[in-house]
Amino acid sequence: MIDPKRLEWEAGLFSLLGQPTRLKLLYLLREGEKCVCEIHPAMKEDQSVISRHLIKLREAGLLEWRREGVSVYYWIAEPRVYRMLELADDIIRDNAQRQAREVSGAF
Amino acid sequence: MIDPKRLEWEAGLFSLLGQPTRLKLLYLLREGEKCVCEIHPAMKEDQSVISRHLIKLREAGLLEWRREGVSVYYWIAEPRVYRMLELADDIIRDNAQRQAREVSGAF
DNA sequence: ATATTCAATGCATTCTCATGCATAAATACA
DNA sequence: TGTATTTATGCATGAGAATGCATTGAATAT
Repeated sequence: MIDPKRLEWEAGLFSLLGQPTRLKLLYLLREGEKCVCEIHPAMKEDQSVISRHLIKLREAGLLEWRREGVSVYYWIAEPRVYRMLELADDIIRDNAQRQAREVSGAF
Repeated sequence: MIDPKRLEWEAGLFSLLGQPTRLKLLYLLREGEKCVCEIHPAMKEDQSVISRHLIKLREAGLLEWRREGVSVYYWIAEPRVYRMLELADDIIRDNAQRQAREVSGAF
């Protein structure tokens, strides 16, 4: 059988991506390095919330960070996450199409 | 900005994969179509739990199903999930290596 | 019709996680 | 040293999800 630890790790990574706010952060950082002071105004959530999500992402190795004065800059450390996002989009899109076809009866 | 609905859908798919029991189900079904009566004994969770997870996966379009007598058979409807699992594994593995290197100081 | 088998659902419980407010910590500047 | 700015943390709250038990529902066979 599959190693339970592997299942846990995989699930951990997917759970990390299973959160709209974190996904939005990843999309934001796709544009390049940004400090929290830039990220925060671009989102509706509290600053503390943003901070926590960023920390989670960096602890998972998806982000890298750097302190510059009082500011903290984050950037993408693992570009392959975007391939996962694209794959997810593909699956979601095709699924929607298939369901639309089924509903219309023209399957 | 990114469409919030898209974020929700993506997060929904990732959340679905962010659960060890569901991942295990996907790995099991990689071997081919199986009925719940085969799946259930292969796992430690209650039958009701298995049933619920399978239903979630099929409602998301990842599984297909068929009833044969009293038995219900499930199989993979979206093989691209395995691409996602492999990608996740790659990321996790490389991350572990990198962290090991950092800890050992030989970065 | 009854009994049997397999899968799904109702319900209560537990647990995790996200969130926001207030506060602390870190850094720079006057 | 004190003050201002930016980011992180402590804490309480609430929402959602997973789980197990008991029961119902669906299909078949006797």
